[in-house]
Amino acid sequence: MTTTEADHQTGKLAAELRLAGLRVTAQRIGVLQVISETEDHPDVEELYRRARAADPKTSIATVYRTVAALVQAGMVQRHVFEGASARYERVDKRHHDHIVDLDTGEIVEFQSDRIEQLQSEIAARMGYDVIHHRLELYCRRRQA
Amino acid sequence: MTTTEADHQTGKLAAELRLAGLRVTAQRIGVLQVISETEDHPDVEELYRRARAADPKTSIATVYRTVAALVQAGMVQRHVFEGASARYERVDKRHHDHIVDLDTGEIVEFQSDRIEQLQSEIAARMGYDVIHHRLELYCRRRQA
DNA sequence: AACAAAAATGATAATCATTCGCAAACACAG
DNA sequence: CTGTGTTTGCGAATGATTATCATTTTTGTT
Repeated sequence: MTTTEADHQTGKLAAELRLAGLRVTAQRIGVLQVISETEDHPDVEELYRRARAADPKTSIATVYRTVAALVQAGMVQRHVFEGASARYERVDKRHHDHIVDLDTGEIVEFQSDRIEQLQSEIAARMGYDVIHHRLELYCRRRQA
Repeated sequence: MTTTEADHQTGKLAAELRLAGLRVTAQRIGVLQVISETEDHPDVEELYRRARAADPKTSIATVYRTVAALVQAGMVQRHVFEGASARYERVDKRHHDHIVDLDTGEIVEFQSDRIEQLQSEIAARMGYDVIHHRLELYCRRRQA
């Protein structure tokens, strides 16, 4: 019996969970796998749908609990854009902020060291350290 | 019978409402007055408490409907900071963003033309126009 | 491999902020 | 002053999220 690709992937995720001090369960692997593989920013309902495809006995309550645990562990980020439910994404890539397309709901990532730096400077000037921030640009496609 | 200060204030607010195409009601004047006078960023519960002090027959549903109407009319801005209910403020002053003190919950305003400009540039580079944005710095007081 | 303690799960009830539905009260153009 | 379209107050409904609790799993330990 050889180790499959999927097993490998699962093993990695399990190791990550353990490293974060979380117990390894089929549901957590499932949810983490879905979040890790996706390119978009799914909400709980969507995660539930996808996780359930792999393991139909996953409950929505557990998806809620799992994302909360993953956020706590710093493996996942939670975003709440205007007038929508919370969305989640893995935090393996470099830090970035978001553009929300007001017409399509599409979410585009961008990153600006210059803005980050200005934020810190401004906060410092007012006697604060920035712990984290939220920057969202609500946009429409530019007309030609 | 002379025109009192309060009447004057009320008259101004009434005129503003009319100008925005909204009917003038005692409740709307009340809520708008509370939002106009305050220095902080009250949520609906707080607005309800204060508006009710002046006019005890104001209901919370009406406060919700009124802030919605005022936002619609562009007279009031709505902010939803992390893990809190929506807060409101008048939009008479210059545009600004917010620092949220993670320890005290206090909200401090700041403003940076430079950041605004960078935001537009970035969006433009990706083919977008910024309609509005949200920038919040979650901070702690800087230790000496 | 079997065990016990601690933690996670599923199903469902509860919570919280906010919105709705509707009959009664009100605003305002004529 | 009157009619018509709005707004209000009340309470019920909603939607997302969290809590409860009995049952099942995980995992460190024999």
